[in-house]
Amino acid sequence: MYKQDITIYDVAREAKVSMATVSRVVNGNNNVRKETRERVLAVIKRLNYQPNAVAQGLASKKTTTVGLVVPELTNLHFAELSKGIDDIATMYKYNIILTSVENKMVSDESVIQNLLNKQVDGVIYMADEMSPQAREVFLRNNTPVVLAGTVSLNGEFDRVSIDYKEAEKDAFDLIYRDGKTRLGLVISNPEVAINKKRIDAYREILTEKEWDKEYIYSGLASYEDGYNLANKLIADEIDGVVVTSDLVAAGIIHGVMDRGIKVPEDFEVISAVSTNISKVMRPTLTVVQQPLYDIGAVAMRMLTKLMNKEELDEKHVTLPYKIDKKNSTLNK
Amino acid sequence: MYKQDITIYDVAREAKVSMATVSRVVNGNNNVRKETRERVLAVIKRLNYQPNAVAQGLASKKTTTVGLVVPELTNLHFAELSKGIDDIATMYKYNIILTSVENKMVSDESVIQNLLNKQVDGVIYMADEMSPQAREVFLRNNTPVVLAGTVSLNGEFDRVSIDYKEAEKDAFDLIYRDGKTRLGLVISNPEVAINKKRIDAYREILTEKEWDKEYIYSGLASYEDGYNLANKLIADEIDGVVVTSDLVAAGIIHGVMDRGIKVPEDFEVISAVSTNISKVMRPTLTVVQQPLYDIGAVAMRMLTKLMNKEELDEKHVTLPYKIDKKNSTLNK
DNA sequence: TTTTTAATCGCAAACGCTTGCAATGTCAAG
DNA sequence: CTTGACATTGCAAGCGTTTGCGATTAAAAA
Repeated sequence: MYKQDITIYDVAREAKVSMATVSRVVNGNNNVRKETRERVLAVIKRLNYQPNAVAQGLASKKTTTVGLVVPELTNLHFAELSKGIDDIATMYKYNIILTSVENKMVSDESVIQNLLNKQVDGVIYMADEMSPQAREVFLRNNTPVVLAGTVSLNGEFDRVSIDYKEAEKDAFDLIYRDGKTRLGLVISNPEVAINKKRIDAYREILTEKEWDKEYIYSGLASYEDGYNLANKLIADEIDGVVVTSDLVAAGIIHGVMDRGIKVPEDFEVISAVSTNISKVMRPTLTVVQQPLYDIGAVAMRMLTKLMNKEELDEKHVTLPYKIDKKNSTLNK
Repeated sequence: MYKQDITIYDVAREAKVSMATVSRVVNGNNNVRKETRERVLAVIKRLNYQPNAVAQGLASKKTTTVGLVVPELTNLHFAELSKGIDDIATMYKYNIILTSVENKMVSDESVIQNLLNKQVDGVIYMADEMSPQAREVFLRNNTPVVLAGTVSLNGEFDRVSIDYKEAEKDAFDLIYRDGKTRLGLVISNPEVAINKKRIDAYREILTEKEWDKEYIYSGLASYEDGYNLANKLIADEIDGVVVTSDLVAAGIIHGVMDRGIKVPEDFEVISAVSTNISKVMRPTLTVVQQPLYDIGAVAMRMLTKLMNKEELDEKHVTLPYKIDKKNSTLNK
């Protein structure tokens, strides 16, 4: 960052007006005579003046930047969400400051505090769950926050998502209707709100069917994790699982197949999360199809309203999902 | 962004020192007596003072933010690169402003100008190629720029990448040694520098083998594109291709297989770019394995040096790649 | 013409911090 | 008790904008 060559002051001098007037034309304020505006614009163009957004931010207390909090970069799921966010952000002229909270060297709290110190106008939060300290930081700063594609247990933040519990139940139901009778739930971290909802769904299914023993496998995150889980699933005589990650699902499918089990005939798999992996792998993977792009876009749109101090029609937006039946389940 | 409650001024008053001293302790400047520092720190903690990064940026002319220019968010390739960048950026306390140039509504030039107006201290550029206008903007601002995982034709920017031409030749060579004799090149945009290098590599191979007719398929970007290309490849009697996208490669493989051709026995495929798709699909895909994380990390490290006005050991860093042989080619 | 009203414009004080420089304090050496 | 050297501090001028308010000007009304 170098000393700026052309400032608003130079433009003012050349156009023979005050800085105030230049500022007004830069910001599209109407209280400027047409001829003056044109004169100023001509000078701006001639000098190639570019406003310093940092100074604007300090003076106006608006930075036109929003923070994006992501759990992990290397997951297409978040990339899809981000695209929806980015498109709307661009439309409304906001820049995005990207921050990941996957690095356990740094607490989410300090990451978020750092983000707020940059004076972002708002935050889109996509990580699974925030620590109480992080929550505290948000509340203290009363910066607008919207959760995108995630939920908090008490529902205190505005959000847009699908109904994760219903989706999970639908997925189990599909496998059940295919005749499978020993269903398992495969998740990553059982402590986060979104997975708690999935566990709820699973248990409700168990109750409905009057099954007594539950098979919840947690802590699974990678393809290899899934592949290695196959043994245990076979030992437990599971014949159908709903998985929270398509990578893990792929691992499971290949794992059980490599051990001679037929998918989907003898073992069905549905992933509750979908990236393009699901259609590239063979057999193709039945997934809960979330409208990721839309979730991101709607969340960002909500955030623009909040930043603009407009009222929200609804604080929680639930978008429809659908189950995209592919070849890891029977009935198409 | 709301009116700040606690400013450096409040801290100064409470600690009975000047703003200058508070600023010094906040910034770790050594010229402060130990007791004074502790007193100030105590007040900072008590009041929970958080420095306003925008004001710091204006006063110091450093924002500790870097811009990231990405062609498309929804591509794991860039996500991997970004992770390397993010980790190093976090280490050096830089924030990342993410900007994609995929949206054709806005010129890359204006996107980049906007980024520079935010006074980023530097930029990591990952898109294929920038317009002359965008280049002009960078040069005019003399902001440090590092290309990560991409190249420019004239080599005027600092960069870190692999040797794309060599990698492409190696890939073709591998297929050739497997006995395939009619090789094709499948790329997206033939106009961008990185693909021009690949075309060069392909033509050198043709010359070496004294083949006369070239088979270059361009404009392919999606799985479906690849799938649909299969017909033409079969008609052209191609028996081996190197593809610039693993998604397209997956499409091609499934396309030719669905038309009864055996992979890799009668048709081999190598992708010059690799994401986790390559190991999840079946048959698994032979790929040029770029050290994406490292490319990102090294690029970011270079950028920190540039932003610090340190000399660079080398302006172009070329990292090693390897060809990861999987089941879309014969000899393992 | 004079008065009223509204459209334009400039003044100058913020915004919250950094930093060069001068002032002060401290302590050991002379 | 001076003096000098060096470690600490404070002063105040920026950094490049925005914006409330009052001043000026032009247009409309009387």
